[in-house]
This record gives sequence, C-alpha cells and structure tokens, in this order.
Amino acid sequence: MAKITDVARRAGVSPSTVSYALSGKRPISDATRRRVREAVRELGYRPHAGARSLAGSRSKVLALVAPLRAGVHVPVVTQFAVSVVTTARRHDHDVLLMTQEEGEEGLRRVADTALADALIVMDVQLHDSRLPLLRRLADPSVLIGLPASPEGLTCVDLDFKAAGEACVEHLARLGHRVVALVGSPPEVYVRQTAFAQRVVQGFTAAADRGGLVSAVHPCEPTPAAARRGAERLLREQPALTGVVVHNEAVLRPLINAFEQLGLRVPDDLSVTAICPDEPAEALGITSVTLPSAEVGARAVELLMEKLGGGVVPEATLLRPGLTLRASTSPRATA
Amino acid sequence: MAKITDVARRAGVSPSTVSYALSGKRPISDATRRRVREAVRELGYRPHAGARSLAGSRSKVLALVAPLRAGVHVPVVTQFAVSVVTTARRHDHDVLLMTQEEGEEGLRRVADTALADALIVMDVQLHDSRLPLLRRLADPSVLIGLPASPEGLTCVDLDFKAAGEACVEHLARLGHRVVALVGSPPEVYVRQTAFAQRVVQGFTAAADRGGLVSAVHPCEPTPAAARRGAERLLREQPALTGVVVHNEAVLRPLINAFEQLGLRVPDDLSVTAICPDEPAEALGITSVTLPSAEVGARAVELLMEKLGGGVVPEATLLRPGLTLRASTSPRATA
DNA sequence: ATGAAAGCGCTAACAG
DNA sequence: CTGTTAGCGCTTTCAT
Repeated sequence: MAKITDVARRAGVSPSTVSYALSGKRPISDATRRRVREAVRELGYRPHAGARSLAGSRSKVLALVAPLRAGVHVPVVTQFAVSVVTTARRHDHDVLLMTQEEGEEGLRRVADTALADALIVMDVQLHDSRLPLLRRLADPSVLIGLPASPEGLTCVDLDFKAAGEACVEHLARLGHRVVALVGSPPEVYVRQTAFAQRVVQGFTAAADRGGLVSAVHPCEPTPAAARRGAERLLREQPALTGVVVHNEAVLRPLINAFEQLGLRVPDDLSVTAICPDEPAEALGITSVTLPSAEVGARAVELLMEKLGGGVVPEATLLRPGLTLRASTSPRATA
Repeated sequence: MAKITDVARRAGVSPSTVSYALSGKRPISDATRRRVREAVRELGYRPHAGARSLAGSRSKVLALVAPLRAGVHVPVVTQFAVSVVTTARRHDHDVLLMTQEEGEEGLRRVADTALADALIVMDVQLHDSRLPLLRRLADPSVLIGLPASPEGLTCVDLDFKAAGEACVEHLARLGHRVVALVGSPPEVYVRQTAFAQRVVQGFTAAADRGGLVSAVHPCEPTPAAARRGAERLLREQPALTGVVVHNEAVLRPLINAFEQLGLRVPDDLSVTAICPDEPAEALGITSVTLPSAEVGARAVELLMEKLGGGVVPEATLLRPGLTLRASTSPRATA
C-alpha cells in the first residue's frame, strides 16, 4: 500500500502538505492541491485508518449498539441500522456493530480503546442502567428512546404523544365522538419504556381537547385477551365508533373479534394503529409508524454535530406521519 | 486514558514486557505477569486500537457486508449478523457493518485502509462480480453462498442439495411414493443463485434413488400462481401424496389451495418446506431451515483460521436439519 | 502557502 | 525471562 510519504515524493511536496491538501485544514494553492490529488490517484493512496486514528485521535467510526431481545421488532431495527450505516458513510464514517449483550462493559471498551469515537445506543429504557455511564463518557452518544431524565444526554425518538394525538384527531375529523385506546401489553410497561405512557397521554389529551368521550384499555398480547377486550369495549362504550390500537400483537385478533361481534370495519368502526408498517399494510389499517430510517439518519446527524463541537437538543421527537388505509371512514350518520 | 508506559512503570517492567504479558506472545514469569495484570487492573488500562493496529498490522476488526435488497429475508440476515458479532467477540474481534450498496469500492476501501483485516460477504451470487476482487485481495474473506467457481475462495452455505434429499427421504420413510417439488420463483433463477438448482438436484436424486415418482414445478410467487400450480399438480400426478415446497411466498396459498381442492394436510397430502423458520412454524409445516446462526459462527471461525495462517476448505456445506411439524404423516393405506 | 520534525501508543525485532 | 529501541503511517505544532 502506498503511504503518505510516497504521495508526497511523487507530488514533490512534503507529507504535511499532502495531509493538509486532503483534509483541507489549511489553505493550499490550487496548483499543489491538484498535483497532490493526481499523485493520490496514480498511487491509489488510502490513508491507514489506524495511523490516522492514532495521530489524529479520531477513528471515524461510530459504534451502534443494537438490541436483540425478544419483543423487539427485527425489521424496524434492521431498517434503522441500514439507515445509520448509509448516513454515516455520507459523513465519511464507518459503523461498528455491537450487541446489547456486551452491556456497559462493551460501551466502555469501544470508548476506551478509541475503536469508535461516538456511540448510538438503541432501545433505551425509561431508567436504563447505561445512562450514568453514557453521561460520564467522554465520547458523545445518541440514544434511541426517551428515558425518564434526558438531562445531559441526546435522545431521538418518535413523538409518541403526538402519535396518540394524531390518531384521535384523525378520528375526530371523521366525525367520531366516542373513542377507545387498546393499549400495550403489560410487559411494555414493566420494561419501563416511556412510549406506552406517552401514547396514552396524547390520546387522552386530544380526546379531551376535542370533547370526545374516551377510554383506555390495556390488553394482554393474546388473541383470547383481544376477544375479551373487544367484548368489554362494546359493553362499556356502546356508542363506540373509533378505536386506536397501540399493541401490534392483538391487531389482527381484535379486528376479527369486532367483525365476529357484528361490527364492520370501517363502516361501523374506524380503527387506527400505532405500529410498524408491515402489519398495518398487511391488514389495511390506517396507522402511525415509527420512521426508523429517519430516526437513524437523525441520530447520525446529531452525533456529527456533537463531534464537531456543536450543541444539540436533549430530546429530538420526530413528528408522526399518519398513513391512510381502508380501516377508517367518516362516522355513519343515523 | 492510561497507556502502556504507565502500566510498565507501575509494574516496574518495560513496555514490551507489558505487551508480551498481555498478548502471551513470549514466555513471561508468573510473578511479572501477575504484577502486570495488577497494574492493568489498577489503572484500568486499555490498549489503543489505532496504535495497536498501526504497530501490529492487525485491526482485530472483521467487515461484514450485508445485503438489503428486496427479496432477502430480513430476520435471516439479522440472525446471521448477530451470530457473526457474537462469535467475533469470542475471538476478541469486532465487526464493522457495511451495506452491499458500497459495492467493490467498499471492500477495497476497508481492506486498503486496514480498517478491517478480514471480510465476510453475504448473499454471494453464482457469478458474483466481486469474486475477482476477493480472490486478489490480500485480506482473507469468507463468502456466504456458493458461487459457480469457488476456487481460491472460502464459501459457507447450507447444503441445499442435501436439503432437497432430506425432504424426499423423510417423505419416503413415511411411505410416500409419488412426490412433487414446488420450486423457487423465476427471479431466484434469474439472480443466478446456485441454491435453487441444487435443491432440484437433491430432490430428483433422492427420489430416483428411492424409486419414487417425482416431478418439479417452478412457481411464480403469487397466490394465483399457487392455486394454478396446485391444480396442475393434482391433474398431472393424481397419485401425489408428498410435496416439497421451496418457495416461501406461496407456502400459505398453496396449502389453502390444496385444502380447497379437498385435500387434507397431512391426511391426504404430506407437505415439507425449505424456508426460514418463522413461516414454517406459523403454518406448522415440517421444514428444513437455513441455520443462519451456525453459518455465521462458522464463517467467523473459518476467518480466524485463515487469519492464523491456516488452510481451510473452499466450500463448507452445512448439513440441513429437518424440523418435524404437523404437516407430514405416514401415507394413508387404501 | 509550505516544510521540518515531533510525537500519537503500541509491537516486534534485536540484544542480553 | 526481560529490557532497549526502532519504527508503524499519519497529524499537527512550530517555523519560515
């Protein structure tokens, strides 16, 4: 492999000039820049990553910590990872893939060895045990998910509150006056993830604001529970015409249950969901999606900003987008 | 961050002794090794990755090139990636994630900059354009998939021929005498991937060997095609009692079609599939799976062997495992 | 606008 | 068994 001294000799300049010509960190005359570029091309020169990292104390590598726990939606994680890699490359960085499994020790390892110079941590819990470490680490990091106290951190997530609101507002616009939220399965709350609560907040707030009658029903992630939930919904809210489902597992069974109970979707009942795109697409449900690709890109951009010494907001909440499908329609007028 | 000279001073030895005590590359007395370890612990010493890579010409990083093309099964790729990372960590290596998108340029880049010192390339096609480059690269690589000419390369894949055989043999053992293979959709052949052909070979060979009557039916990946395929199967092979499906997309529609045509699975017709685990599990189909985790682990181990100067086989074909589910049963005797 | 030279932190001869 | 020393290839002062 050609090295920087080879390029320098060939271009008739000093190594430092080559370095500066390539990095642009100090003014170089057009003539020499051209000669340097030429020499680089001819020799197929590539700076040695290790040498660069050692001398420049920047590895140009981002570490991505991905979850593999049961319950995480694989396509969403993958789409996110792809977006991170793509965006990182656009900023001339590479991505080191780590599993959650390595835990805090893993974060410390890549930071201390200077393998990476920034971290992206996915699947952050409300009271994540890694938060103190991330706060104290010299390396900048971006978290995906919104913990209870984002102070001193940088977090990106879907605005789940706005997602809850968007669903209700959509139903309200269609003339629905009585709505219900079928919530996340208990384990989501146990896992101390913030988003479930935030959906409830948004749902309730929007309903109150719009003068709608509303109720919230948590639901176990089983078909049987979905069936019972559907029955209970209709019993307790006979005038119900709009439902928001934030529980991917029961989406299909719930729809089935409604239809078995004699309710047509969307004619008698409008249904919207907050879930990944595929299930909603498959079932034709109007839904709000986690924009994984956008979250990934944004995470990288925030990291780049921080690496450049910039200051960024502690929480970046992405606006939800509602995709209209066949499961919602104007309320039938009697 | 503490550096090796700090550790040396504290342990009362020279830097090289610290290095050797840590790498084990030359004999060190128990006493000094202990003192070194102690100093490392006290100072929380971590060798600088860049410095190590520069001086030792080994980055301890593996590059993983993952596909994201339409048509690749995301959970399979993900499971594979996780297994690669986990296994790499066991060998004290890290994994750089790259997208197929970067192409040959990307491979060249990580190799030339010494960012990684070995490559794992997924989704290798029969006549993959990257093969010449991979052959000539100084860095060792392992390919996932079996190209037409594996000479000078190291490839790992499921033994699809054996998978075809395993399905037929399973059906034969259950007493079935007339079998059919519903093959891959045309695009798989167009993509010049070897595995489709190899399944056909195994299927036919095993059927011939066992004296079974057999036929092969390629099938478009649409429900309509599945329906037509089912009808044609029964028309052309009225005595058919065993089916092998190597076409994930039509698995469910095919089963539906059979049942609509009055055939009970498994009572009238035994069905086996070669496909990822989830669909087979969901539909209760006896199946042969691509053991992604095992493939990933094996790929890393082969790479380690090569990095250590060892010689490894050009093609490693993993034995398929048949998972029994409710879709196969002994042939009903008239 | 360019060059000279001093490291960055580690490994691996080379010498005992 | 251990120490001394010379780089690995690049970036970045410090000069001019």
